[in-house]
Amino acid sequence: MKIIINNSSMVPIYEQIVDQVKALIRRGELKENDVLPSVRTLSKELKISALTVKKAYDSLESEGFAVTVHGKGTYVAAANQELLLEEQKKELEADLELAIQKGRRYGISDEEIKSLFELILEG
Amino acid sequence: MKIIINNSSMVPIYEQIVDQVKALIRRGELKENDVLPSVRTLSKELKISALTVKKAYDSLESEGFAVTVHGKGTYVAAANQELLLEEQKKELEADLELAIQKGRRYGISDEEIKSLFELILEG
Amino acid sequence: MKIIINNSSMVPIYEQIVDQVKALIRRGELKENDVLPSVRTLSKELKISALTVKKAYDSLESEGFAVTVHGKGTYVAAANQELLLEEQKKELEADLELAIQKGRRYGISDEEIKSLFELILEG
Amino acid sequence: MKIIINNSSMVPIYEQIVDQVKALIRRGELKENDVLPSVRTLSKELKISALTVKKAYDSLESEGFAVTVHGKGTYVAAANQELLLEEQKKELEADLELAIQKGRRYGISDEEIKSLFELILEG
DNA sequence: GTGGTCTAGACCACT
DNA sequence: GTGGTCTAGACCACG
Repeated sequence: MKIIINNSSMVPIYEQIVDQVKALIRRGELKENDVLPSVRTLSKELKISALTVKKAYDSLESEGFAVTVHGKGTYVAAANQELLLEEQKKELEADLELAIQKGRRYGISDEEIKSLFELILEG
Repeated sequence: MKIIINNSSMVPIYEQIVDQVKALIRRGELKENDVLPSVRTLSKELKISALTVKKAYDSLESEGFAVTVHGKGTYVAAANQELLLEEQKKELEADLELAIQKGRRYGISDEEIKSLFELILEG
Repeated sequence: MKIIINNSSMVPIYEQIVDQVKALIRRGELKENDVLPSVRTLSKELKISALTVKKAYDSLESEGFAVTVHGKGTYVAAANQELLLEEQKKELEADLELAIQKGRRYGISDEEIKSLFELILEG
Repeated sequence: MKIIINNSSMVPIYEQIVDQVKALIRRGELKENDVLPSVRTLSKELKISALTVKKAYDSLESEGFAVTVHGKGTYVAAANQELLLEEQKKELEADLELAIQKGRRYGISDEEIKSLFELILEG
C-alpha cells in the first residue's frame, strides 16, 4: 500500500494516513474486505510509532471505513461511496472555511479572497 | 478596540488577537504610536487571562508590529504595511491552495469546489 | 544537561536557561539534532514551573537555535555558528554600551573610561 | 539643573536621575546644602511622572547624598567626594570586567572586544 | 510520553 | 496605573 508521509508537514501523521487510505478506497485501489497492512507492519514501513498507525485505523473505523477483527486484522468496510464523498466534501468545506476566516481576520475583503481563490483554481 | 474571540475555534486565542491587531493596523484603524489596550484591560474586556493577551502582545512585538514600554504600555510600531499585506496574502494563498489540492485529490471537480467555496463565502 | 538557576538574580529564569543552552551549543556540548530535556523533565529538575521552561524553549526556537516537534520534543537546530556568534557579539555590545553610558552619567570622561577599560583588558 | 533623560534606554529613568545627580555632586556643580529642584518642578521639566522623580530622590536620600525636609525641599547632603568617585569607578570597573569576561567566554578575542568597545565609545 | 494553550492569581519593577 | 515574571494546575492534540 502506497502511503507517503511528510514529516515536515503541518498535517498530523495519523491524518495523512487516514486521508490517503480514504483516497485509495475512493479510487477503487482498496475494495471491500481487503486487508489493511497490520499496525506493526505499516509502522515499520513508514518508520513511525505503531500508536500513530493505530490511531489512524481507529479513526477510519469510527468513521465506518474499516472494521477491525480481533486477532485477524483490519479490513476495508462495505464501500459506502456516497458516505465517503459526503465526508470528503465536509472536510474540504472545513478547510475552505478556515481559510476564509483567516482572510477576514486579516482584513482582506471577500471580493479579494474570491479573486485570489479563482486565480489559484485556474492557475 | 474591536477584537472578537472565537473560543470554539482551533486557532489559539492569542493568535486570533495577533491576526486582528495586524488587520487593524493594515486597515489604518490603528496607527503608529497609538496605544494598544493595557494587558489587564483587554483581558477583562475579552474575559480571558491576562497572560494570553500578554502572549499576543509579545508576538506582535517580536514581529515588529508593536513596541512595549515598561510601566507605560504597548504602542503600535511603524509598520511596513505593504510587506504585511503581501505576507498575509501569501499565507491565505497557501491555505486556499492546500484546500483546492485536497479537493482535487478527492476527485471533486473544480466546479464543485468553486460552488462550495462561494456557498461558504456567502453563508 | 547542566543548567544552573540563580533565583536571586535580576535576570529572569527563562533567560538564564536560554543563555546557558546557547553557551552549551556554542561550546559543542549540544550538537545538531540533540534532544533537549522535555519541558516537564527540566522543570522538575530545576524545580521551576513548566511554563518557564516552555518560555525559554520558545525563545530559543524563535531565534533559530531549536526546533520543536509536537509530541516528540525539542531539538537543537542546525548549528548556525555564524548566527550564534553575531548574536553573542550583539549581547557583548549591549553590555559595553550600558557600561559606557553609566560611566558618562557618572561624569567620568571618555578618556578615563577608555583607560580603565584597557587596564582591565590587559590586567 | 541639567538632567538628560533617555526614554529608549534600558536604564530606568529614576536611575538615570540618581546617577546624574551624583555626577553633579562629584563635579561640584551641586554643593552641600544646595536645594534640589522640587519633585513637581523637575517632573514637569523632564516631562516625566512626579512619582519617578520622588523615587530618585528617595534613592539619593537612602544612599546619604540628599536630605529631605518636610515642607521645605530636598537638600544636598555633606558628601565625601573622593569616596564617591572611588565607588563610582569601582562600579564602572565591575561592569566593564563582567562584559569582558562574557566576551572571552564567548570566544571573542581581546582585539575584537577592544575594537568593539572603541566603536561604541566613538559612535 | 511529548508539546500547546489557557487560567487565576501572585509578586515585582517602572511610571 | 502599567508591564514582567512566575506558579500550579488544567485540558487538549500528537506520537
